[in-house]
Amino acid sequence: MGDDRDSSEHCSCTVVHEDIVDKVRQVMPEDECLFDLAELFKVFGDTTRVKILFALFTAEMCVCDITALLGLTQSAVSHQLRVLKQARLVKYRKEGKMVYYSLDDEHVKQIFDQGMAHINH
Amino acid sequence: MGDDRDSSEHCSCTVVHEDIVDKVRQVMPEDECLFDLAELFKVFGDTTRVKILFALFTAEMCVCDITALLGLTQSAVSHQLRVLKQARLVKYRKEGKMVYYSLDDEHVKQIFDQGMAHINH
DNA sequence: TAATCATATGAACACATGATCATACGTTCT
DNA sequence: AGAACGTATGATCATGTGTTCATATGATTA
Repeated sequence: MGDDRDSSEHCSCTVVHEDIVDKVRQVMPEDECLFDLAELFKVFGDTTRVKILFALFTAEMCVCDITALLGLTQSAVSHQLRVLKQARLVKYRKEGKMVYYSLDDEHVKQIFDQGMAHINH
Repeated sequence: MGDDRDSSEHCSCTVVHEDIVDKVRQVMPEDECLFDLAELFKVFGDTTRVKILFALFTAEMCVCDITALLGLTQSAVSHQLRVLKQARLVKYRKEGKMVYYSLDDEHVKQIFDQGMAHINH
């Protein structure tokens, strides 16, 4: 079986620990999975979106409420809600003109808690 | 006590649910805290850094190993390690010319696991 | 001391991103 | 139907980000 660990193309270094690199390669999830994970965290990597999610921990809110809470443009809020919606983190419910947003994931709270735990040393 | 919920400055909408907005305001963590949280997730929001962290779950690695693993420039890896270092997510150990990086946080694994849980529906 | 190797750093560039403005869409009320 | 209101969307723009190239630093070896 041809094992091609020729990494000298991209790296001027000699691979010092081929055994470790090979072992890690076997354990690593697929690229697509890691990409998706990064995409998810990218959504969490913005203060506005973090605020929106935190707000929705407490209560279901309409776009207008969130806009008032954050002191941003209604447009900005709507754009960010779209991102959260696409990431399947929030869901919405229409009632006349109003649209009520709420959380659509049970993991977010725990992820945020762990994040907080890291921040507080 | 003067409660100034004049949000009409930024939003053309009428605040429909002042009670909810006020309640959420009380529960929300401080802005700085939310900012730091977003900053942390921003670090997780890149495929390269996610890969590095995942690799370090398995084993301590030198820069050269990581470079070979990811098929990137040594420079790129070094830059990203710097980011991870500043976020206090990895630590390093020097041995001669080599620098070995390893995890410096017990929360990352759990955060990633929760993230995976979200992705897999 | 000079050469070599592993890593770090700074500059430059292409690309992504978040906010705002203007405006469109859809619903309710007159 | 038309006006008013809540929300969504597209364009634009300033700013942030990740990679590469070139080079510096620091340690080992000849």
